[in-house]
Amino acid sequence: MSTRNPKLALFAQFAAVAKSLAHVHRLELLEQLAQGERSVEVLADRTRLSIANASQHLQHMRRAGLVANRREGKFVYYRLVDDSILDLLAALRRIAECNLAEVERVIRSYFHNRDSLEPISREELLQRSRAGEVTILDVRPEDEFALGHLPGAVNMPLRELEMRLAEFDPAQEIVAYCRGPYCVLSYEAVAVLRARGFKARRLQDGLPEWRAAGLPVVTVAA
Amino acid sequence: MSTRNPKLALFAQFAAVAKSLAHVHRLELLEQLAQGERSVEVLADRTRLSIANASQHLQHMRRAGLVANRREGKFVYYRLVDDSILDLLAALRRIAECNLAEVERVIRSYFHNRDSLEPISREELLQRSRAGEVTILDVRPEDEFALGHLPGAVNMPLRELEMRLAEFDPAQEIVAYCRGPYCVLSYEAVAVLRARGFKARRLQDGLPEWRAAGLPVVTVAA
DNA sequence: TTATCATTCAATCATTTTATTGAATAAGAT
DNA sequence: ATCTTATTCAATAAAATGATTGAATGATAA
Repeated sequence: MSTRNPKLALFAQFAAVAKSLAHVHRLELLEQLAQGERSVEVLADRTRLSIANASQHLQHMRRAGLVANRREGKFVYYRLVDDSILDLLAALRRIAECNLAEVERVIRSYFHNRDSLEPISREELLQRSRAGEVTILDVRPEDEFALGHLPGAVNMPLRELEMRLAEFDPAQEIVAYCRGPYCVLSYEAVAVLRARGFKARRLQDGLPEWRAAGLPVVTVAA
Repeated sequence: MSTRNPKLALFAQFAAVAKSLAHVHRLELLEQLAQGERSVEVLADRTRLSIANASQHLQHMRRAGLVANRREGKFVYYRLVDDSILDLLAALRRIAECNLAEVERVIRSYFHNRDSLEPISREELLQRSRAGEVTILDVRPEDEFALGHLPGAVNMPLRELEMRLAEFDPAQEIVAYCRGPYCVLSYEAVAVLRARGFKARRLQDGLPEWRAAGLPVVTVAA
């Protein structure tokens, strides 16, 4: 760490941060953490990693300063150190999207007919929501919803969606959101809703980005 | 690469980009490339790497989409793929600076009494330069100066600075700049100038950031 | 206290990455 | 054509990283 050359020492630190991002599992963990604080157990479960493996990756990121943790009773909770981590992830995403043909291909093939699903911006949603023009739909699992959601949002995990279509006003446009730009939940929700004749769009990005933009988030008391 | 899960495939791409940043030598190469297009030989020389090693790292970054190259005669020239790479590096820098105590320590110990060297912003420099209130000093080596510099800048590599102090107007403030935020040249130049009684400050960041901000750059015909 | 649970640590092995060397290309120069 | 120069490729050895396992730690509850 303590190289003779000061610039090299700094670059070594940058490299350490970058290295923390340079692993699929750690990126998955970060995506989960972007939703909010989580225990090791929950994170391991969500990312389908063994507890020990998840713990190691989390500690790796803690050493690099990407995440922080605190102990509460038997559980250790991890969280992003601050919102600038989201900026870093966004910059990474931009490069990957701009430069890699394969990413483009993956996006096109999986999130198909993306054009017809043009997302709505945060600003527009806020405006139209205040005017009462839209129904906001949160398609994440209940526990994630409880930890924070958009004001006025209805929570309906994807699984329940088809059975609860009657709850929607067919006259109103529905805006669905989920975890973030690479979470498929809201894409699928919009596809289902459109197939049933509803006007539906995705919110650009997801809850972490909404929160990072300084927009209001509703939290249900734990 | 082609994972079952589309999200994992995307994350794998992000990880590949991050991995390209996760090495001191590659960060050094990127710092050089941020100055402009360079041949493999020059890059290897500047970073004190063997040609073969530099070539391999450059190809690694090319695969990740960070840099591009072209052949001209005997030489292969590499360049940053676009300015968004600088954004990514800046985001990385911010995290590293905010979070890592060691970086803080290094910065404080090497770039000492930083407070008294508060940098001048690009906007302020542009304004005051137009008003003829400042002398702009480029302390990089001549060849880098020739490849592009700020309008009106005087080139005086650090080595020559002490011998050429007479060229400066003692009444005018001097603003020094170099390669970027972690290049020590301009810090040292300011220290020398201040020791001799000149009013001197650093430009915030360096030439690559100036260029990326869309501000004018003067190029001398090669 | 002991028992239990969540997490971390430590040791191991398999895999990947890096640096080095020398040979192979590609483009000029002679 | 041959020679030189700039770069890349290929093979190797050394170093780092990742996954797995089981033991160790810290906190709670009985």
